[in-house]
Amino acid sequence: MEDTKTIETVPEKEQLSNFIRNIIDKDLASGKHVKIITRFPPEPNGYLHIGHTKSICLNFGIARDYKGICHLRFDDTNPTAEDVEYVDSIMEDIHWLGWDWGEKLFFASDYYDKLYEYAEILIQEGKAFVCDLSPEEMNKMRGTLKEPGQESPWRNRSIAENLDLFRRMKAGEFAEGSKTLRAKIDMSSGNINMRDPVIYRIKKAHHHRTGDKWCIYPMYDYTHCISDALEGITHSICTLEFEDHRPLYDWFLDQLPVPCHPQQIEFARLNMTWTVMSKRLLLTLVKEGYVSGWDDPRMPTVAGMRRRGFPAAALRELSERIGVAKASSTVDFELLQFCVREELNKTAKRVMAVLDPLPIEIENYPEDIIEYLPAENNPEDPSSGNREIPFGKHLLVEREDFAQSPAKGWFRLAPGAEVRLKHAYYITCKEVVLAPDGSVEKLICTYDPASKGGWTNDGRKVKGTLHWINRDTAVSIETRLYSHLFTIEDPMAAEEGKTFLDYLDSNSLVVKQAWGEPSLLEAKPGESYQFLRMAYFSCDPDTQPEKPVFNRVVPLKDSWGKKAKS
RNA sequence: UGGGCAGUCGCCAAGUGGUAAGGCAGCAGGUUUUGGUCCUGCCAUCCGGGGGUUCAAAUCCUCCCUGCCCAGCCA
Repeated sequence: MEDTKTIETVPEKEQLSNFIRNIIDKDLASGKHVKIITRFPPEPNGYLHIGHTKSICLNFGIARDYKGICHLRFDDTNPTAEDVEYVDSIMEDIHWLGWDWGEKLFFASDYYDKLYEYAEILIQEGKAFVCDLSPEEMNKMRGTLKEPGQESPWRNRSIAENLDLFRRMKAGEFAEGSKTLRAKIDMSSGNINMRDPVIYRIKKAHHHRTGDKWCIYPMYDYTHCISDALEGITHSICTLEFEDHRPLYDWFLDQLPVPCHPQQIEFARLNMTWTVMSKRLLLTLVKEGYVSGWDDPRMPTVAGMRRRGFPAAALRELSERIGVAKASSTVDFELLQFCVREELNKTAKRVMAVLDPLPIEIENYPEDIIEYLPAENNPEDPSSGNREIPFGKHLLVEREDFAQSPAKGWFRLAPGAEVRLKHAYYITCKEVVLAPDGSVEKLICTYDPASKGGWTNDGRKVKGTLHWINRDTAVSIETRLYSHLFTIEDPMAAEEGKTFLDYLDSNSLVVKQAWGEPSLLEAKPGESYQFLRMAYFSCDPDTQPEKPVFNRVVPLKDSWGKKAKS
């Protein structure tokens, strides 16, 4: 990774105001801070999903806009859930999204020694104790949401005994679950997090970075605030469910001789219609084979969306458009689609492909001639240039572009109707050839030689413009048609006896053979196309050049089709 | 009377005492060799509800209602 790739790779944009930026503006104005340092702190226990992009763009975006720094820190304090596969994928995904942490890559596990020292300080000051309660006993004594808890019988051990016991915990003398180190706070607090929380537990597990050096591991609440302080984070931005943890975050930092005291700020996490965002449920999909992997194009993971063809710029754009606030909300999936279309409209090459072919014979066109007609690659981008597409006597058009008895307002092909073939000629349907079963087998048409390029000067009004493919030069391609991610509206509100798996869209993936113009053989993996009048497609990263595979990214907006459906 | 947080258009969201931004969706037109794009217009007399303070409130006070989060030796 060349280090010229900095967070400046993401262009600056005018930022909408939000309450976090307001706080930072005040801190800068008051002189509380001169340089803003944020951090994105994932636990490496799964792949990043669309929900994480909000946090990533928020933290890295703030660093960019305030000329600050955003650290990447892996919150790897639970070795039993974590894996290097995940740290690698997370780094790759963040880079793909266009952000870079430069030299500022950290792991909570880098702080294990320091964290341990601080724990001994807590013990020495009588603010932490070794507790022999079993998990069940501790749970019982914690009290309930409405009733206070009871103090552990081990709460008043001497400092010397606590220190001795804690050192022996570290040395591996005790079994998992037999002892914990707990902060001595307040068992009657209304905030359950303050009821003598566990700060170290015994886990005789191999850690993906520290190996077998440790058999005691610090808990999140204890680790996170200290890690932030050690790194000089100014604003520790996290999601709403940690609001209750803020008093504990502040408590640890107040007790310990840490270099600074970052401010924790909470915001509402991203929820999206049609989308499962729970790591646990996504892991189930992968583990039980409902999808091909974390990067299956139906997955709401960053890797899945990349594979499907969503541009990184679109995900960034979404993150900006949804805003940042404290009210829990669910963003409409339509907004993501809009961001994708908006980006692809500017960048995707226009190309012709027919997904469900209906043969056409141009009766007045010579059998043995193929002519090449110029076509623009993208009308939104003149610099994208032109290409030439072959035209001949035998063509294929989209079956749904022909209607034997057209409805009112139909201006595509119908018996006797004249339409324009994009970039080519006007044609008129002269005859409909039916198969024995009554279905349409092919159409016999005539073309108007004077309309070459799709235009005449005689003022003729031809409103319908169809995409088409020359039969004999058609390239066979494969398309994967995906529906909206893959779930029903609210998989979490499943009925009694059903799991979210019962709500998966079983038609979420349809693979179809299709025919395209020859230029599609030159498609590069990851490159996006607009298959004219159909949808945006992206050349799959795993595709073979001889047989390109295209993932449908999002459908084009089609108001006529919508009306027709309803 | 456990604790914490939140309620502004169908979905997001700005607004921090001076008379309701913007986007998505939707609707109506126009342009168009994609029923795409683009352009124009419409879309909250009202800010969860009731009281109150004020010349003036979505913004302040007060009571009420609704929703979300918390009882892992997960993060």
